[in-house]
Amino acid sequence: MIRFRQIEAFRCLMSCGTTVAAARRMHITQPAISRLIADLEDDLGFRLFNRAKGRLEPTTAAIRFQRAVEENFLGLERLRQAAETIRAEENEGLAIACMPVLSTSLLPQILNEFFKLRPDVPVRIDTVGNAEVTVKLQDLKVDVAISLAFPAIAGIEVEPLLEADVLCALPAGHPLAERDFITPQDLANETVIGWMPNYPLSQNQEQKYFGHAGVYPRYNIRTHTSHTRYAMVANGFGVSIVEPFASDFWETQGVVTRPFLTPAKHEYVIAYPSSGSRSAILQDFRLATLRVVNDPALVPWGRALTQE
Amino acid sequence: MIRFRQIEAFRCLMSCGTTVAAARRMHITQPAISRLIADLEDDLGFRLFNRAKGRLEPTTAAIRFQRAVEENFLGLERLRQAAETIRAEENEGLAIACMPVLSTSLLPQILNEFFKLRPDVPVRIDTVGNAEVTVKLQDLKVDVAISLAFPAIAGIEVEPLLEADVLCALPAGHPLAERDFITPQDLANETVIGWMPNYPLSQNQEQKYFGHAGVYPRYNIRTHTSHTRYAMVANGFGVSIVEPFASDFWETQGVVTRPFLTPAKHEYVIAYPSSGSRSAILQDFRLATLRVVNDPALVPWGRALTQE
DNA sequence: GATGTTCTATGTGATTTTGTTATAGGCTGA
DNA sequence: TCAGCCTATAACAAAATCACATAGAACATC
Repeated sequence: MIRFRQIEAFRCLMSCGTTVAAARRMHITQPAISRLIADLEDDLGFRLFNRAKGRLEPTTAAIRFQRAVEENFLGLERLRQAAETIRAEENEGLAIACMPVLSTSLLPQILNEFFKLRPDVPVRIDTVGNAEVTVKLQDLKVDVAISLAFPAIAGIEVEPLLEADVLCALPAGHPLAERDFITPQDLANETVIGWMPNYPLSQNQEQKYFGHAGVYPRYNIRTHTSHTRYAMVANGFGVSIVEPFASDFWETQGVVTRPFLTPAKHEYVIAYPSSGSRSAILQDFRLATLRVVNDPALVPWGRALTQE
Repeated sequence: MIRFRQIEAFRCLMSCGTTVAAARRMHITQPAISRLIADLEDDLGFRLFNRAKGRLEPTTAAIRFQRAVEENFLGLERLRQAAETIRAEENEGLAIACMPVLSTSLLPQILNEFFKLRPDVPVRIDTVGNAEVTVKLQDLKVDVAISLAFPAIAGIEVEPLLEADVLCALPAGHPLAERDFITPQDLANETVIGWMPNYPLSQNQEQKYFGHAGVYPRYNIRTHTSHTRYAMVANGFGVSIVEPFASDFWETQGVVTRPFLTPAKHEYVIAYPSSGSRSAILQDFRLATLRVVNDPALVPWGRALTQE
């Protein structure tokens, strides 16, 4: 029966050339190599090396066999390294991926609820952009994510959470701030803080908000993070379309928000890696999230899409 | 130190689900699996399975680790199979790849010479088309090949052997058989046995023989094997352009050959896999080949391109 | 609630693998 | 001829691997 140790010795011998060198590299003695190779030849049923002039010379069979080996093995060393990263990243408790806006607004409320159920569970929060959220989930680097909805992706399970109002953010004192609501036409001559074009996993936002109305405002700054967009408005660079999560906070910084009339939706979801069964901790986190989302006192500007 | 056996057990356990099933598949007992996994967890430094309700449930770390494993290993079983084919194909002696025409003409002469040097070496002849010759060499399935010249290919070493006359093959009794030589223009109104279009490693033969003269004969049958072309001519399906190796043989079958005036060449080579040093047997085969090629009595219709 | 089934974990001892040291012999170049 | 390479084998030690025996936990069924 062919054994792994023989393959290791063979690989090493083929690349080193001599048993002595191979032994040195594998940190064992030369006779060990010698016998492993002899055993391998017995098991394979053909010669791997011609013993010529006291040296080992690979046969053509050895070269062909080596190809098969290299196609099938990359060695334990790589696995050791992979284990290293996994161990380094592993932690007790719950790892949550979350978009920047939510991590300063919705997430604290959820955690508040969560800690009532699990006071002692340590939590890690990975604040990343919308596109990276799915990567974190697929790579199993987080246990759960709260995020803007994204297209279906293999390996990720999604549960709708809530639909949030679409708001127009204006600098305090802006003429439009007098209105009760804003329409796309109102912004036809305004400078708008825009979105990154061709951003993965999200459609063209500008198209989404203004395309249907035939309005094409002027864009000066483009960004995909909601907080940045609020900040640009606060500094008077223009107006923008935002979600409502951070509106309270930015109101104190001189940003006024008004409902924006558009068929576009802001839908948010809770997502899990579909592998691995859900732990009890994770169930509790989900519970906490649903409670927050369904509590009108906590989330007055959204409609929950799911019940406890 | 992480060991291969642990990885095998881990792979099996992940796909089987229980230690009992994994043990059955690996033809060992359940405690052996149990211990291998426990050891692996120790070595890795993190848990791979949660012991819940008397069952093993993979952790997310296990799933991540499994990905690393599957990327790096495909198992010893595949190697065993690869060894199987290598052993089956392996033989003592010399393996030669050769095109069909040569295997009935030039090769017997070479072997005649070769056996004077090595009477006891068993020889295998792999008669394959021009395109397959290079594959056989690259896969180390043969030690040497005699073939029509082909473009340079990595892993193959080529040595020019000889340049053969280009002949026109005619059915006996054909009007053109009266001539001493044939020109492309002579064939303008003839039906010609043609070549496979777009055949790998060889240019368009029809273009090569007739293109420069602006002659476009009619083609009815197309084939890449010289013998087949001779046979079609012998049966009166048309005329063709051939190499001279088999002309003597087909003369007895009613095929007349005449020199064909064209700048095109028929160049033949001897080729070896560039890996692996050349054995003494192979050196003798090369010697025999050169002797044949350089002997005007044996090869009257070609010019040798190399000396002993 | 007793019972049988199915699963995992551990202790013990036999077997196999893997490794070391010691030793011998071949080739090569100074 | 001799030192410096190399490979191969024998004898023994250490470690890995395995089977067997056994025990405990979960769960379904009667």
